Order: sequence, then structure tokens, then C-alpha cells
Amino acid sequence: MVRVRFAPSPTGPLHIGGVRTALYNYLFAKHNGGEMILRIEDTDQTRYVEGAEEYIMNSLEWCGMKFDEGIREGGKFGPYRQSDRKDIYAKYAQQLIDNGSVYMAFDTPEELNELRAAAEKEGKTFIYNFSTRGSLRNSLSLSKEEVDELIKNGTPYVLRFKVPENRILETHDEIRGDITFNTKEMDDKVLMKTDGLPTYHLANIVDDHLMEITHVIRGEEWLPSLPLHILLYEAFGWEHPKFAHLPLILKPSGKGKLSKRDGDQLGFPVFPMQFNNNGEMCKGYKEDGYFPEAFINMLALLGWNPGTDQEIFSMDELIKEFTIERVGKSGSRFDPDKTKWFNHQYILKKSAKDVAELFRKDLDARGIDYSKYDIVRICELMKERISFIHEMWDETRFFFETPTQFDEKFKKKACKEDTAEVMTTLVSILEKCESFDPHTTEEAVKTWIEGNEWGFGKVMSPFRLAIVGEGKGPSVFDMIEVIGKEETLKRIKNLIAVL
RNA sequence: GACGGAUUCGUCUAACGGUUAGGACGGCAGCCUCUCACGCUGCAAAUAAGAGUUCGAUUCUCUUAUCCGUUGCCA
Repeated sequence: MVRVRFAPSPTGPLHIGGVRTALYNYLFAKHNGGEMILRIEDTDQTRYVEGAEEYIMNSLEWCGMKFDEGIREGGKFGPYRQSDRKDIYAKYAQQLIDNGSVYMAFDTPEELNELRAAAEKEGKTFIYNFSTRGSLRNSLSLSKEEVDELIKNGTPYVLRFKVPENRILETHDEIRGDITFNTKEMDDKVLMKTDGLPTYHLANIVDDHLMEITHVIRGEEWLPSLPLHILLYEAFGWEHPKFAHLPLILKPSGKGKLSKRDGDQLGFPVFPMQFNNNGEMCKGYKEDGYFPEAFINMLALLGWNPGTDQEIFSMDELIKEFTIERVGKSGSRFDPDKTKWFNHQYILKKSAKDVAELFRKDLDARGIDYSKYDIVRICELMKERISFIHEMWDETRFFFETPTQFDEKFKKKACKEDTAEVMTTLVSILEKCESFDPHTTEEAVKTWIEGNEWGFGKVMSPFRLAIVGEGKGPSVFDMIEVIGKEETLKRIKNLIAVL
């Protein structure tokens, strides 16, 4: 049974990259008939952000991902919040103490900072490992008596992992293939902090083992920690899961990981939903009018591809097609334009009826009275022109509102000296139309135009100007059917009045 | 700096060692048309550089370059 987990930290809203990591985990699990677990990694209480945990769960739910186990779902491997698992970590830390895999270190953060600063001055990096641990304050360098004394005095200490001195570690990544590390480059990482809570490394390994995780799919930023994690599994005598490190999502232009700043500068959200982070408002895709399906579709294709030309995928199709083998190795630049295109595709896919339902909500929110109008028909006419529901109003407001002014540029182009006369005749022709369906009106008007051997523009352009107020919109005959005879005649007369 | 990863059109990407290096976004042009969009058609646009292996390299190896990540008692 494949079991994967998504394990975010509740340090703020969930970033796009995190959503994609969750998505790939989810797709991988479901493709293989496996289970997906949500675990909250909140071992750093200094970075805890109120509401972030809820936000993460709500966002993933909005995206359409369902967890088999987690804080809301429960499950037999809980608790699923690391801060609720302190006792478990203490127990396993003791196991490492007992088998000599870790040692106590009494160095203060200040002391270490000084050492790091000093090393940096010389262009070097301070590493806490076999080469330095002998000269630092820890249970390896100090005598048993000194250590006992320090502990008796309540001197705070951390537990560090004793990394072997010089071992070539050959590991494997499901995306990148074989990777080798030399343990001499590694740090004796802190596993247990002075506050008694484990660091990510310990908690992560213990939980993944206890929760029977078979595949760890996470961001590439974890790749340097892979040898440590392998060593930890060894120290416990456990078999490690398979690892897959996902490429990063990069800024649309420039260098580095995509950040909130990029979104703010270029005007696109970096988070699935809105989040108020201590007064700092983080924009969300949801609030910007994206469909979760489109958002997920876009994210899925950012770093993964099916090997075919298909680009539009439902969640079920993604589950069917997704494999780790087709995940790319290199980082992907985020493209806000393509994201919009995806949303447009989903508008196109929706029926006019479904779009109408969403549009009605938008109209309600704007306080527009649309009771006299056939909204489904309007959506049928207009939906292909928009990428977002909220764009619909700007594209369609002329249906609901009689134009009060006319676009000068188009008016100049459309109206000649005889236009008033022509429009007056148009009014009389339309008045005679029993039915106002497009076929009837078009037939009547075109017959008249052709009879005079005029170009269509002579009549249609000012006609359009009268109805819309400017030179845009769908077929005039379609529009006048929607607004009705009375309103149509009124609008033409309004134009005549200003000619 | 050290270690690790990566490198195909501007961007996302495809291509059993053999293709005119394909698709999509964006751009440009044309078509459609009563207008504006949509749509359709077309155009421009790439294998980082250099060696090697091979009959043949985008694909395998090495070197260089560039970019990214890590280098915290953060995750």
C-alpha cells in the first residue's frame, strides 16, 4: 500500500509551491490506489502563525484534494500534529542516546554565531562535525563529570547527531536517479532543541516511519538533507521510504524561488486563497476568480507533463495519468499569463447555464436588477470572450444599462450626415417587426439595406453604437433580442437625438 | 567559498542514439465579421560552450560556464 504525506508548517499561508507538492503527493497516492496523509509540522513554536493550519486545510479542500488521514479526518496513526507528539519524539531521542548516535551539546547560539562569523571572515564555513566537535562544549569532548555537572546545573543543551567522519553515501532519488554524498561535508545537525522539541529532521523521520510512509515526495530544497535522513533511518535500524525531490517553482523573471513579492509586483497571487497575515493581505487565486480546477490544472503541468499534447485535465484525468517518471528535473518559471489561459479554457468548457449561475451571483453582489433579462442567453453570447466571471459585467453591462454617452471615436467613424435619417427609417422598420428574434430582425434590416444597395456598415455601425454606446459586442440582432423591442427603439432614438 | 542539483524557442515542455527538433502560452501577420473579442490559419523563435564515445549525439562521458538549492536550536 502506497502511503504518502503532505507535511506543511503552519507558518503562514500555503505557497503555490506547497500546493503543487501536495498535489503531486495526492496524484501519486491516488494513481497507485494509496493513501494521503496531512501532517502539521509545528515543532517551531516561534514561527507559529494563528489560523495558518486552518488555512492550509481549507485551501487544499478548495483545490479538491481529499486526505485519508489528518487532523480533520482522524486516522489510526495520529495525532497528526507534531506538537501533540512530543512524548513520542522524546522516546525515540532516548533510543538514539542509548545507541550512541547522538550527543549532548552545550554550546550557546551566541557562541556558535561567533564561530560562524569568524569562519566567514576567512571565507570559510563553520561546520559542527568531526573536525570541530572535539573542541566544542559537548558530551564527546567533556569528561563525564563535567557533563553531569552541567546537566545538574540545568545548563540547556541540544542533542546533535553524530555524523560519521568519512563515508560515501550512495542514495537514490526517484526523480534524479543516483546521488552520492560524502558524510565529511555534513553537519552534526541538532535533533532535539533546548525547548525539548525535536527539529524537523527527527520529527520527520520518526513520523514517516511510524505513519508507514512509503514515498516521501517533497521540494528540492530538502535534497541536501537527504543524507542526514538516510543516516537517521540507519541509526534507528529502520528501512527508509523512497524519496522524490521535486524541482522548485521559480520567479516569472529574474532569479530564485517564487515569492509573495513577485506576485505583488506583477499582480498575481502566490497563494490559493486570501490570507490576512497580521494585517498583511495575501491575495488568493480563489478571490481573483480562478476556478480550482483551472488552478490545479495549471499547477499540475508546471513540472509534470503527460508526454502528449493534452493540456486540459480534470483531477480524475490527472490521477489516471500522473507518474513520478514524468516529473521534470529542472525548476520551472511560473507564468501568470498561462494561468489565465487555463481559466479561460475552463470558462469555455462550462455550459452557458453554469456560467449564468455564477454570473447571477456576481450581479447580485453588484446589486444589479437582472430580472427582465435572459442571463443564460447573455452568457451564451458572451462567455467565450472572458477569462473570469468578474469580467462578464464589463463585457455585458450595456445589456442592462441604456448607454448614456457614445464613444466619440467610433461615432465619428460610424455616423455620417445622413445617419439620422437612416436611423429614423431603421426605427420604422423595426417597429413593424412582429417578432424580435434575430432571424426576423436581421431579415428585415438586411433586405432594406440590400434594396438600397448600401454597405452593411452604413446601418450596422450606427445601429451598434446606439445599442452598445461603442464599437464592440456580439451580433446586433442577438443583442436587441435580449434587450427587447421597446428598449431597442429607445436607444436608437437616443442616438438620433445627439446626431 | 564548500557541497548537491539543474541546463531544448522569451516561458512551460516533447523527442527507443537516426525527426525538416514537435506542441502550448506570449508575440507578430492574415482570415472570419455589422464592431470588439473569441476562434481559425500562418510566421518568427531553442538543444549553454568545448572535447570525447559513435557510422550518427538534444539524448551517453568528461571539462568549462551559467543558474538554482543547502550551508540555523526554520521548515
